[in-house]
Amino acid sequence: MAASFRPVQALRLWHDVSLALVREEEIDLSQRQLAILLTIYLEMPPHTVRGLAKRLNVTKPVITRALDSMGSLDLVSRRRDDLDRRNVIVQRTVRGSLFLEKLGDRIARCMAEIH
Amino acid sequence: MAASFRPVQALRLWHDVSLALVREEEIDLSQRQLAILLTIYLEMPPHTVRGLAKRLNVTKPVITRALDSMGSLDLVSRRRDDLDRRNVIVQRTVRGSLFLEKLGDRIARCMAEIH
DNA sequence: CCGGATTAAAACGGCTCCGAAACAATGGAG
DNA sequence: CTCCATTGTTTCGGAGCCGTTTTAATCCGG
Repeated sequence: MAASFRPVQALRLWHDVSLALVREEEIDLSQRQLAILLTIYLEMPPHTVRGLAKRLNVTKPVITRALDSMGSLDLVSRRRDDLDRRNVIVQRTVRGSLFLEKLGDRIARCMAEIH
Repeated sequence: MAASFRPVQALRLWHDVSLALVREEEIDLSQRQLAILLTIYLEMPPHTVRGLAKRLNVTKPVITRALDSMGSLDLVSRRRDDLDRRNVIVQRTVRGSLFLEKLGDRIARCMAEIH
């Protein structure tokens, strides 16, 4: 049962995954960047700079810069909203999907090993 | 069953916890710092700078600086090894234990909510 | 059309982290 | 004692991220 995951096992999971990310991952994202990326891929679109800033409780330039760096890594892409050209719509990419797919597999694998 | 945690749910878990950490946590650790802290508290002591550097596949100054910053937050402490005074032994603190206890509870809570 | 509101980006100064290399302290073999 | 290996720290130059403020583009009510 998932309920049998107790706090110390949850910590062990976080440790194992974090260690793997630090040790092996070629793409090195900050906590905020990863949180932004996960929000883009898991929550309901559309995603705007302002919306993400509010969701993460950070300032808008934080989002803009994170999109800059993750965009140059081809993990996300931007386009102007045609209905309101002030808005920027953040979109997923193939590489971003693959990256998160690999991350999900890794977390799931660590969970299985703990039990 | 833990096996019922599929990759997409594992990602959702990482998202929920990361979002909570970014939004609410007063102590803002980098990925590497958190990985070091978890290693100190979950793996078998004693922990040295050299050992942590090897475990995390980073250079020694990274460990030294992380111990500096986390030490000033009272999350870890250092003392010289009396048997070999070249070594530094990294030790746990009360505040570090409480911090990780809270983190473990939060992760476990997110896991319960997903299922 | 105009002026205020809204949105994202750019500019700015400050802070932190990075790896490589130099450094200081200690241990240990001979 | 002497020399070299080992351990952790410090220094150095560079890169990235931070929040605030300013700028630029766009929308919309009157």
